[in-house]
Amino acid sequence: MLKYESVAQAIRRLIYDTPLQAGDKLPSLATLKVQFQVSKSTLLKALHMLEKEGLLHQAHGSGIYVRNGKRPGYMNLFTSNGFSDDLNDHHITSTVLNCEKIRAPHRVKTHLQLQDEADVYYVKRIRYIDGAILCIETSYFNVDVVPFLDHTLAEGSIFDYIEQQLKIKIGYSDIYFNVDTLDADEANLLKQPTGSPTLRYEQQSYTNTGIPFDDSHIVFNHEHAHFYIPSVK
Amino acid sequence: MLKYESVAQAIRRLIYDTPLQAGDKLPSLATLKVQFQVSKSTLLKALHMLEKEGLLHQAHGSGIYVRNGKRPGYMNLFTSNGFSDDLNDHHITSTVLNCEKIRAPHRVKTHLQLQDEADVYYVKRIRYIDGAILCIETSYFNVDVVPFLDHTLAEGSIFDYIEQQLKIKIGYSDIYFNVDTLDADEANLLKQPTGSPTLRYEQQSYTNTGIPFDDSHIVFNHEHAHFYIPSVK
DNA sequence: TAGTGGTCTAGACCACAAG
DNA sequence: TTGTGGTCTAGACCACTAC
Repeated sequence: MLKYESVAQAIRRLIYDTPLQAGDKLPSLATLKVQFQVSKSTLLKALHMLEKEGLLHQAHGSGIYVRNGKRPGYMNLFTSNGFSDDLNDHHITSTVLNCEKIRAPHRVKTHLQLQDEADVYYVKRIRYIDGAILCIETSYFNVDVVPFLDHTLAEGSIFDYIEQQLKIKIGYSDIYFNVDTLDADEANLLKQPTGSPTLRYEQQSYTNTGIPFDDSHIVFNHEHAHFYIPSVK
Repeated sequence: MLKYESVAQAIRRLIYDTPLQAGDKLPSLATLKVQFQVSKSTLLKALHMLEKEGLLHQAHGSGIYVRNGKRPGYMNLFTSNGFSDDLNDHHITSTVLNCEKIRAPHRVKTHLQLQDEADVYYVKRIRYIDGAILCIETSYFNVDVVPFLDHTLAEGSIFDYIEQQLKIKIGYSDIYFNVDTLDADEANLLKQPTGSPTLRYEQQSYTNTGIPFDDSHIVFNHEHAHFYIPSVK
């Protein structure tokens, strides 16, 4: 674990264990620097991480303050990558509908930058949040990066498997989303009326060397598609 | 202008003017360091800014690579704060329906942390993207931070006015959004059928000293609510 | 004016990717 | 092994807030 990560974790604990409320002031940089025995840059890197998470705010000339937490029931779009939420305030489970190796469809070939006649893993799942239907997820994985995947693995977190078992380093993602209505098949799976509003969410993920390895399309049950984004100017 | 900002701008120009395509490699850190005559930390800060914008990716041990731009027609949720898009690839205009000082409604008092009987500026606008109806925006501003606002100012960018004229430094925002359907009034204003799907977007903005000054609620025409988020692991 | 966070530097050393 | 980006340091100096 890197030094700035452990410092960040220590500050998280400081906030949660004290506990500090929104608006409360943290010790100054100079104090924290002595307390954690690190350089100013390392401390600032840790604080900026926490700032991006929405946990605190550094006010130039004034101090470091605890920020409002998100409202309950909303998912932090950044810390909940693949829905493994930061504070584990939700329980995510999956039912795997499909998991097979197929010839890549045209659109997937484009998104994953594949040659003609390339194979991909195709996974379709229904995901539940605290037992309620959250979304339908359709994913395609580049077999050059993810050489093996099966029904059992797909029941858990595929991203955890890719990172921890396959030792693939995830670099970055392109996320696109828009609002639409459910078609009959989607409505049936989500147990919603056809034509219900929905959030369509697309994500292409790349390894840290820039190879696209995942093309996913998620259709949300709008009752549970509540998102929070902590934005820093 | 800070050094790391001007370096970031110079690298943007380098990419757009050369022009460099997705996947193209930039010069190494050592080269850029000499080229711009800055320290490694300053250079890294500039590169991390560009990484957050989705313009490039730094691959540890390999190099710095240009990233795919977003698809046309999508708004970058981060660089398009208040819809003043980075590349000005869209033209945003507004029709002001209301702009008046009123007693703060209960919910607004909570969000803006106001005392009883506090006044706020209430602004309701229809916003257009390239002439097409984009959204209905309802905003409330803390009069302690924004002491004056009128119809003419509300026709332009209120955030630009707050930052540039009032010299208020914006610190951070809490953003919440979910999917829903339009009620009759909203549908009428957006010229959509009642019950059409929509994105409801809420934003509370704070000054850099932590004072909440804006509580906004935006209802999007779903035909134009297409968003892009460049995500960095 | 005192105290706070922000910028910037030069340089040592570490971790990773690619040949 | 070479070259790349990432971490970490100590310290000078700047910019802002609050008294």
